[in-house]
Amino acid sequence: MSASGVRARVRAEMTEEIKTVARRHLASDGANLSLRAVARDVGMASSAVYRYFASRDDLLTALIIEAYDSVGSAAEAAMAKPADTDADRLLVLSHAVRDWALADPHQWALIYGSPVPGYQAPQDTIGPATRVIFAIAKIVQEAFTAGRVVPVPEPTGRYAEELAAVAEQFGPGTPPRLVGSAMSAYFQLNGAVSAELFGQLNQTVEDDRRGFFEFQMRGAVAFIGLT
Amino acid sequence: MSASGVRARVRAEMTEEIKTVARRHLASDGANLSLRAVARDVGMASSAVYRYFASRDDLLTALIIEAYDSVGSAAEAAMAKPADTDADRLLVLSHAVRDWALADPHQWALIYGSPVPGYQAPQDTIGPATRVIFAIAKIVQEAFTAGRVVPVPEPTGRYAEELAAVAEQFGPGTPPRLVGSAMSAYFQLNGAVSAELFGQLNQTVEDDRRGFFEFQMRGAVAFIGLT
DNA sequence: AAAATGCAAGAGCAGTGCTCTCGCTATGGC
DNA sequence: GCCATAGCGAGAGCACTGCTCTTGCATTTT
Repeated sequence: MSASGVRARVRAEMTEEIKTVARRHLASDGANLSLRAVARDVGMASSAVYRYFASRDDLLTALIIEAYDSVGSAAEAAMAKPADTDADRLLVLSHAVRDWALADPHQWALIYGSPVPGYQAPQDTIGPATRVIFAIAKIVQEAFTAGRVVPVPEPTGRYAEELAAVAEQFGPGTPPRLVGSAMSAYFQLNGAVSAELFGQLNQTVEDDRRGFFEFQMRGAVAFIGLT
Repeated sequence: MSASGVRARVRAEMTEEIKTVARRHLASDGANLSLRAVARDVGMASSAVYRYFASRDDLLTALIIEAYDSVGSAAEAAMAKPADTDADRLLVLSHAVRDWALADPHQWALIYGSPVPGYQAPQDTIGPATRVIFAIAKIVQEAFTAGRVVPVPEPTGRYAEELAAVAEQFGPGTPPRLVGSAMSAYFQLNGAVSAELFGQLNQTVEDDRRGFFEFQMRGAVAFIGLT
């Protein structure tokens, strides 16, 4: 009865509870969380979990997708805020991403850290994975179409053609260097956050890491011609 | 007899063989290599390995130190090569680091990827860990003392003081922004390599990743004022 | 020569991912 | 309303993991 079915609903709830508990374990144990331990916390046999997730990797994949979506919406929300300049808008986005990462380092490590050996990201993850860089690209594109981008060295060589192909996804006529700029900013953002989170800053910059991060990102923003 | 002792020598050889086999396993299984499997390959009981390494983490630490030293000497060798300009010298170093990473991605992941949960880097690792950034800093410093560095925005704020403290390690009178510049270049280098290795470039730049890497690093080099 | 030390092997413990089988219960067709 | 079906939970079990402890042996030191 009940066309959608009671069964389907409790299944959805159960799936959600497992993910919630798993996320909690992720925060303490990192990517090598134990499926059995999660099952214990949920209060069921470990074998029962396999009714909801085909494997531990499947469970991790679900968490990865959620993490991508989470940081993606954080970035999009920051981008949507009013800002005086394009540079400010990108800086606000950068801080939003950094704040998200600091709030849950293991989730950051899960999606931007070294991939789990043997784990191959399934197709479902590539959509959510692109949200942050799309947000950055949108900022750059809007600045460009409004004629507010300072000229910047044009990419040349074979990779420039590959960038051109990607640029088509943003609408025809998008200049390749725009994609290159967005990717530069994106990778510098990721590099700065990862360096901070993975301990590369230890015993150098300890107190004012936020300030140092902003210094770095200001450089990145200037490099791609945003003012 | 034999003051140093035969025992000590075979022990050193055994230690080396375990590390060699472990490095081979690292290349295929990544950071979650199995100590038992390594022991099997070496041809001894797993319990015997504990005579040489107190724990699996200890074995990993040994591999981490070796990896840091390996990439460090690669960077230093590249820096020592004759180059027309400071920018070229830093670019050559960058390519050397990238080539090293591409040759053995798991070793890169081991030292620059997400830290193994629960693993705390012991004191022995921080020395070798700094070799690459020291090489970069040396390039920047030499260019600076020779007066070949284009003026660059001076860091301000609390983190600038922390940079100043680090700068003292490079000799008195070293300007803080020099350290900031070296770190910027270093993190951008790491970010670019990690992005490429950890799959962030998938389905965008596929063929000419080397060219794209150079494009990014040229930006980084220009940003810190090297010509 | 005797005592002390270093080493390797084996058994064993607690934990892991995952599979399979067994009952039970809610669901959908008649 | 009845009944076959399909989904679900639990338990046992397999092969594996890191690590510890004990036992026997070889080597080194006294």
